[in-house]
Amino acid sequence: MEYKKQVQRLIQEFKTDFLPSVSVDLVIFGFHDGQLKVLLLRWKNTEDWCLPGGRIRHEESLDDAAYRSLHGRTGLTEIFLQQFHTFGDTRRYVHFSQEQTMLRLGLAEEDLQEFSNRDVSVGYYALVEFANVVPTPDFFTDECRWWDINQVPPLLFDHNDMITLALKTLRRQLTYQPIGYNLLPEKFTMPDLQQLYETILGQSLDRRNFQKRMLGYDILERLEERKTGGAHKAPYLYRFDKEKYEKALADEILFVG
Amino acid sequence: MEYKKQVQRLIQEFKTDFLPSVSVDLVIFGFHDGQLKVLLLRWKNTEDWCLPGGRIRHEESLDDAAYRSLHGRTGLTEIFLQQFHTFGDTRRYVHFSQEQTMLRLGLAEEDLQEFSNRDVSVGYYALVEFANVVPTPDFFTDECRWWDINQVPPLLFDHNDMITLALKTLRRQLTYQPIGYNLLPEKFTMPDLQQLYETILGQSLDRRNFQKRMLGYDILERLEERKTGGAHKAPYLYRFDKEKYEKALADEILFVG
DNA sequence: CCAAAAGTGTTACCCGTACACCCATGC
DNA sequence: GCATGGGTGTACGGGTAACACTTTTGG
Repeated sequence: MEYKKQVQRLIQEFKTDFLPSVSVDLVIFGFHDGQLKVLLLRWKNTEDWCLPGGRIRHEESLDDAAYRSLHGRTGLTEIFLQQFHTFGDTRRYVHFSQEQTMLRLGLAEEDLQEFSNRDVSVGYYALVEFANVVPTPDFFTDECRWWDINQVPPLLFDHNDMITLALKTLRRQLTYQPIGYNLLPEKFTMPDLQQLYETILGQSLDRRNFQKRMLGYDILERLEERKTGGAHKAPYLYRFDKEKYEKALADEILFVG
Repeated sequence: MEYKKQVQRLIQEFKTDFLPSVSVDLVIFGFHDGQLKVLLLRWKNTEDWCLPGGRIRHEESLDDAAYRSLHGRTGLTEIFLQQFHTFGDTRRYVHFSQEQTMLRLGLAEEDLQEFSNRDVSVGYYALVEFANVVPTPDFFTDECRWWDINQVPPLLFDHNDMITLALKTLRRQLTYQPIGYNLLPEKFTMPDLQQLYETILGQSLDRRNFQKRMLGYDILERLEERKTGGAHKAPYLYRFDKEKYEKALADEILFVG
């Protein structure tokens, strides 16, 4: 019954330390094996998956709350994180009224009210370096792992819609901002970068034109060869020029996909 | 003391009927006299201006709440209204702690707490037809009127930032969506439309190229001449083809500024 | 008749797209 | 040596940007 006690403590904490009615949900994108991935959580004692999220402390900014949640689930600190939409449809919670899910979490009947209140949720999406993430479940979840973007199961609430919109936003952002800094390892090859773009956009691009465009943006720094592993000709390694990259982000110019 | 009683009733209503911690703020754009305008409110017995806003009923969606507030301040029903950002900085409220402003509103000391609680606010921007708006103050405000976008005074909270970001979003939207349906009268001339674009973008455009581009989008319907008023040659009148306009909005293609 | 505004068409240049050849590496 | 993948350059075409002349109307 130690567990039940902890649940009670948490619920109490929700009431005292956090803003009511508002929450944060995260769509965390990673890139691995030529596939775009999303980080999902599985609720305790259920087969129900959902997005990571969190609540906002009274003295904490919205962005800080999102960062805190992101850090909790991934262990990462420096990451690209951006708000993309706030969800406030009342029907968001129809799915949630399946009380069985809640009961399996170990909530008492009287706690259900507290949990099934209708929230407005601010959606953030994050781009993270796949290899650096240590997926970590939170108190109410058993499992935290990557899912292929094309194989996401039906999620709780409106979380499937959130992923769809986050992806749409990401694609649009690709057309006026550079992307890759937080999705690729420090050093990467031009084909790596191209594969990332192709995966996000869902279409293939011309190898030569892609390279020309990327180099034209003047945000890449070419290093030496990479030798190991690869069969065939060894491609160059590149690194983002952080300063120029940030400048391009701020300028928001050109960058047509 | 009828007033004080009403204040009490409203505060009670806030606690029971509305979501705590969340509010909605509106940046309402109008276009008049070659200038972009914003609708602002002046608080009772003060010289403090701010954006119109509102709160969300328990059973009401976020969008509906925004529409309800918009309707209350303008009398309009069919309008372009879009969420652009959610503001959750804790420092939003530094300005607000000037209790004098609150006291002038007729709030008792013990109500201050209720009002100066920190909120997360969802920002919406609206495009409305200037001539159709009937600016209407609400209970806590004495005055509601249009301000030139370039002459907005220092506002309460972070409302100046909100306007800046709303304008930025509007400008970007201009590059991938048609605009004008809710900002111009039913019938308008090509120079009218161009002036609108130039005002929003803050730069002048080539007359001929502009016309070619607009006609190329295939969302305009040309009518007959306009005779009255104008010295010089009479320009054609146009009207938006609602159906095609909506389609272009949905498609989100091209439209480079 | 003149000034100011609007309607219309042509040209030029740039950029994005399409495309081909050479080089390096592993089997 | 051959298949696979990567590095590089060129030529064409479409669309945007620059630009000029004619027409109308009021004073």
